[in-house]
Amino acid sequence: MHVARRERSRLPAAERRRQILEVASGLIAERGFWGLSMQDVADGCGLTVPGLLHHVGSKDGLLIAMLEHRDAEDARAWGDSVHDLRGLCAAIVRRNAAQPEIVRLFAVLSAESLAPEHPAHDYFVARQQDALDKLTRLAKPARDAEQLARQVIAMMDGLQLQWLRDQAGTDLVALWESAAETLFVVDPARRAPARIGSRR
Amino acid sequence: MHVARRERSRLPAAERRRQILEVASGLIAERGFWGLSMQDVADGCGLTVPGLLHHVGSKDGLLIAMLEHRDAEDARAWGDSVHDLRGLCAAIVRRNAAQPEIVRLFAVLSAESLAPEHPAHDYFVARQQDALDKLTRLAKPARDAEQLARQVIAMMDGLQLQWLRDQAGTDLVALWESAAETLFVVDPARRAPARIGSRR
DNA sequence: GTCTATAGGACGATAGAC
DNA sequence: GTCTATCGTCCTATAGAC
Repeated sequence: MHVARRERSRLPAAERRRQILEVASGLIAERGFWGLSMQDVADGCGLTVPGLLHHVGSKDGLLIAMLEHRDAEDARAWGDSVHDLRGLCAAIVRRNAAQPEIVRLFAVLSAESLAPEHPAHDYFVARQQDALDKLTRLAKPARDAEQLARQVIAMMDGLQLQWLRDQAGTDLVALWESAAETLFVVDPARRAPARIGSRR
Repeated sequence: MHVARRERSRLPAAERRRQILEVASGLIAERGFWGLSMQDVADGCGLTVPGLLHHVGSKDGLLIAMLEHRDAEDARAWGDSVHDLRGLCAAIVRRNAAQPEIVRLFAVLSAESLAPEHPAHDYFVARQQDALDKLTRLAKPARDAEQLARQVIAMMDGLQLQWLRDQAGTDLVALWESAAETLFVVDPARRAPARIGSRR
């Protein structure tokens, strides 16, 4: 794959670092971590490979730095603005709809890192547990809070994959709104212990 | 990564081919297509790399052959046994729960192939459209059949990812049953007018 | 902070013998 | 149907100059 080669120039370390992480994000989103080459990242930054390695130490180091960077950005993005589950989901979906590149980055890395040997494996295991804990806490008043949290996470992940693959411009927010109507339905039959009319 | 090296032996072409696809499935499930090396596949089969290439032509050829093989297996697996949406989903989930390797294979390839340059990109676009069409048809009596189909697919995909990442042995079937209770909830406000009380 | 130069492999693929 | 031998390319990483 062709990667546009930037002109070389001397940059302050912090700025260069930001540039590197940005370029790497885009490339990993396209080809995954296994498919990423340091040469392409370097070219995209107007650096040579050793120049790049000076900043991130190693290829794995680059990945870790990128994930930490994203976490920091995310944390900055929602502070603790929203305290109800449905509102938080809506906010997440709205933000994601605006940055498909990042969503794809995480979709690809998240699947790739299912392999225990993947350098981001532990990160994504922790991330999933974390998300589940947080959403379960927010879902608390509901019956089966953990199940609801799991389903909400699964639905967001699954819809995002569909959305990313759809050529035509499907609307992620609309997809989610429709799903939320189902997930958060107030159904007397589900609150009652007897489960009238349910299968099983 | 270390790949067990099999002893060399001469095999009939058809049998060798089956072996190659099996070994490749396992390796791609672990490292994705970009992370796959023909050397590892060859080692896993007790072949040299040129010996392997004699059978599959190229690395891309190997991937295509594998996807076609899986499609054939799947087609054989369900003929057209189930004709209601909920029953079909249950059957799918039950089968998937029994073969996590295959599920991971598709999870990884499906994410990797979001990139338009990926050799399986078109395959997965078509596959998604196909699944959506089929499930939408099965959901037809319901209001918003397409939305329901999308949500069902998203939920299955999402729950599978969670299940694959969970260290402890979560039960995929149980996860799905719980989600199905929500997705297929019989809600008068959302049910199609003509079909009161029926599921299908 | 970035370079040149280079080490040392792994990669996919081909040619041609058996 | 499988081999040996080899090509040319790409890879990550290091050493040391500026």
